[in-house]
Amino acid sequence: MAYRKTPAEISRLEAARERLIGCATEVVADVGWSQASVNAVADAAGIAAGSVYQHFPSKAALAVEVFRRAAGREVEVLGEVLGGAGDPVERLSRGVDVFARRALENRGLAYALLAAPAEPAVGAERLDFRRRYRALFAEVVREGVAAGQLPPQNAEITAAALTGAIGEVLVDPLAAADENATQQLLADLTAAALRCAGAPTA
Amino acid sequence: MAYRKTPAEISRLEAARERLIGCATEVVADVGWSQASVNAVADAAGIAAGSVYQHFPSKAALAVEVFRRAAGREVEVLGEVLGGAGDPVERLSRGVDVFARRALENRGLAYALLAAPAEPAVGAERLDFRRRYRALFAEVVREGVAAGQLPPQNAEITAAALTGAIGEVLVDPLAAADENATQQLLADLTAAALRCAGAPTA
DNA sequence: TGAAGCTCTGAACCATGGTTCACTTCTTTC
DNA sequence: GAAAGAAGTGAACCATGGTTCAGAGCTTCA
Repeated sequence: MAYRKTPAEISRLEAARERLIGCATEVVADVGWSQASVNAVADAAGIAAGSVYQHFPSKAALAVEVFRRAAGREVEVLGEVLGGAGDPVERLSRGVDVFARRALENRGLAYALLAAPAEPAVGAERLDFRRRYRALFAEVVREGVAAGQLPPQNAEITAAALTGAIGEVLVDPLAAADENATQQLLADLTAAALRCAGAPTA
Repeated sequence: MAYRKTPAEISRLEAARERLIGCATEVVADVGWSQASVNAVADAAGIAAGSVYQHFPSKAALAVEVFRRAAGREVEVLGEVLGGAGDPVERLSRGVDVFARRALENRGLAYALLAAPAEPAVGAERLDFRRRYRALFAEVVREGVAAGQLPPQNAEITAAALTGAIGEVLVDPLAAADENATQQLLADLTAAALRCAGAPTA
């Protein structure tokens, strides 16, 4: 044996893989899944198309990884806010705000995660993550009901309405560009969400 | 001139075109846009693939026509209910019920219209129709606010939440198969919708 | 430095599925 | 019935874009 991967070499490969995922994420956020060809992604990462296949067995596998990383971050952040400090209604309010704010800050990515046309493998992953978003919202709604802050209700449906509303706001260039309009939009959205869960209006 | 289309021939062609659209709609409802190849659709209609191009210049044009017909029917029905008799809150309640009920009755088609992966031309059409659904809901919410039945709110966002909630319920096999569960689901969904718009709970 | 084995390249390859077209079949008119 | 012309056929064509692979260039180790 005249060659063995040295630790440095291993971490270099690992870094290349991470870089590829990062660049692919940017491309997807920019132009959507359908336009993110292997060549486009490889170009963005500064490698040849063939080299992609050293890190992933197929384009679909790369796409799924990109999706999981990005969606995983959102689930994590949302989970921390919804499961954090404060009473259930406060947490719900902050959760909606954080979810929507992050989405508006990176619309391209949010659109890719929530709604953009994608290959079946990504579609399946998306269903799974939407279920997770819903489960997180549903849990805090249930806590609110248990604490007597919210009226009895089907928490799953309320949760669906919340993700649905946020999704709709993003799909379409509904939110204006300037800061004031964005603030207003977030306030209106949060108000609708609280009403939807049955929280007394402020 | 030894040949001229006779009226009977013209209506036969028209009928063939309608039949093609109908069969294509069924195929799409059954297997989704991505699996609805020209061959599959032509087979379903009992004609050759090439014959499709006598009625439509491209597959995309056929797909758009299929979408418009089906989505147009839904918009029309929803519009009639929301713009019909009764006070705004009653109409909103019935509108949500009708929209969701029709969707649950033909899930495949509803999924195709609201969420299934589709080619860009259909995606653009979908955005347009989602805007129409929202506009219809928003109008009745505005009327409710004007009538003092609903609190002041951003009607567009409430409308987005309504379509979003219904969409979420459909995307996922959330609704159970039996009749009782469906009734309960519709009741819960309507309740969430009314809360979302700020109507006093029953 | 040389041998061995790996990474990287990018042009060729190939699968998929929409589209075309030479040909057949049917309809109309004389 | 025959000519003219449209509708209908389906196999061949072609564009797109994911995947492969033979060779070039590196890295490791003796």
